[in-house]
Amino acid sequence: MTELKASRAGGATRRQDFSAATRRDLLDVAQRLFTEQGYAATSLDSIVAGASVTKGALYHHFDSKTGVFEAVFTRVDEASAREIQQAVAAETDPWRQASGGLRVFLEVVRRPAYRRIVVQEGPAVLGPDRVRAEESRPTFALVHRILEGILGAGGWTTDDATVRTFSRLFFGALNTAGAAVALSDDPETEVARVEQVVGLLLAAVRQLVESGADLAEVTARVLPRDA
Amino acid sequence: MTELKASRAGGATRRQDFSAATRRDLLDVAQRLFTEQGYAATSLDSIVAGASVTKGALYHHFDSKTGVFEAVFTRVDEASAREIQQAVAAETDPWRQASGGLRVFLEVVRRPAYRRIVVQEGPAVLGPDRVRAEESRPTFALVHRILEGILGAGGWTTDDATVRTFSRLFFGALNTAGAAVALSDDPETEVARVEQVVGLLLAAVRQLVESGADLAEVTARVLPRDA
DNA sequence: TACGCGACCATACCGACGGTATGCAAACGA
DNA sequence: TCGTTTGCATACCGTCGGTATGGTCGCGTA
Repeated sequence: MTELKASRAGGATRRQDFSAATRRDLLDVAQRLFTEQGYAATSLDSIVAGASVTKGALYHHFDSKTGVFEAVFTRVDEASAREIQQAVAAETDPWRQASGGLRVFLEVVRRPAYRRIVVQEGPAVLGPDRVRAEESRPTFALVHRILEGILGAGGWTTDDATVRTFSRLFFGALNTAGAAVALSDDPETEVARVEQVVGLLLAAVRQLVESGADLAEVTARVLPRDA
Repeated sequence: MTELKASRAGGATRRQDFSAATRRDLLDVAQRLFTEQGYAATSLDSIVAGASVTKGALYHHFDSKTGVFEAVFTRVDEASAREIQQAVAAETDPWRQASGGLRVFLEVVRRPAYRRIVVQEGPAVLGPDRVRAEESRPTFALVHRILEGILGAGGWTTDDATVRTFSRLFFGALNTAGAAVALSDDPETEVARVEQVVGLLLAAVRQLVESGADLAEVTARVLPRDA
C-alpha cells in the first residue's frame, strides 16, 4: 500500500515504525473491503493480499476477524465524531449546536464507510455487549451532551436516566435517518426532509420545555395509563 | 420435532402435508438457533440435525442460508405485527392507538426472537436492499398508519414523503428503544422511562400540531439555515 | 390396478474460509 | 558481538455453505 512503508513517522524505534505501518495498511484495506463487500463477504485472505502481507501478520496484530472489524469500527466512529465535534464546538447555544451537529452528521452518515460499518453491520457483528457500551461511543456521547444542554435549558432538570433514554431514542432515530438518506435516490431532498422532521421534533420539545410543563403529567395526558 | 409430523393438517394431499411439516420444523429449529446463537454461529448442519433431516431437505425448501433467515425473519415480524395490530384495532383515537401499540411493542421487543432476528441481525444479514423495502414490513406499516392519523389530525396535512420520513425516524427510535429495554438490567423501569420519553415527544408534537403552526417556519426557527 | 412421473429428500463430495502451530530472520538491548 | 525478542511467513487443519447425483414413495392417470 504505502510504497516504502513509513519512514520514521513518530515511533521510537525503526521496528515499531514498520510494525505500525503494516497495521495501518491492514486497517486501510480492511476498511475498504468491509465497506465495499460487507463483513461476511470479506475474507482475511483478501485483506492480507491487499496489504501485501500474510495471515501471520494479521494474527500478530489482531486476535480474530472480529478484532479487525472492531478496530476499523472504532477508527471510523472516532473520525466521524471528531468531525462533528468541530461543528458543535463552533457554537455555544445548545440549539445551534444541535443544528450544526445534525447537519454535519447527515453529511457524515452518507459516506459509505460510516453507513455500512458503523450503522449497518456494526451492531450485528460486535453484538449486544458492545452496543450495551454504546455510551462509550464518541458519536453517541456527542448527542448525549447536546441533549443534556437542551433538556437542561430553562431549568428543566430531569434525572440522568431519562436523559440517557432520550438520547438513545434520538440517536437511534438519527442513525435510521442516516440510512434512509444514504439509500435515497435523491439524498439532497431527503436530507431536507430529515432536517424538517428533526426540526419539528426539537421545536416541539423546545416549546414544551420552555412552557415549564411537568413531564410526568404531560406524558400521562397523551399516553393514558388505562386499567 | 413434531413426533409424527402433521396428520392431515389442511393440505390437499398427504405429500403436501409432510412437506409443509418438515418445512415448518426447519423454520422452528432455525428460529431457535438463530435466536440463541445468532446467524453466523448457526450452521446449516445443526439446523437439519435439529429437525432430523438432511441438507437435501433444507435446500429443497430454501435456496440458501440467507433464504432460511429471511423466512424466519418474515415469520417473526408478521407474528409481532399481528399482536400489535390487535391492540391498535381496539382503539379508534389515533393517540390512544399509539399508546396501546407502543405498550405492546415494548412487550414484543423484549422477546429474544424479535430482538435478535428482526432488530439486531436482520438489517445486516438481509442487506440494505431489503431495508429499502422497509415500507413493506408489517410492523413499520403499523407505525406509519398510526402516525398518519396523528399528523393528519387537526387538519395538519403534510405531504406523504415527510410523513414517511417521520415514520422512519420514529420507527428507528422505537427499535433502539426496544433494544435498550431488552438489554437493561431492570426492564420494567426502563419501559417506564421509554414510555415517558415517547410520551414527551408525542405530547410535544401534539401541542405543536394543535396550535396550527406552520412546519417549515417552526423548523427554520429552531434550526436556522445559517450561511 | 398398474404405471410412469415428479415431488421430496438422502448421500457424497468440493472449494473456501477462519484459525493455529511452527519456524525464521532481522532488529533491538546489553 | 551475542542472545533475545519482536514481527511476520509458511504450512496445515476442521468446519462450513453449497452442489451434484441418486433414490424412493406418493399421486394422477389410463
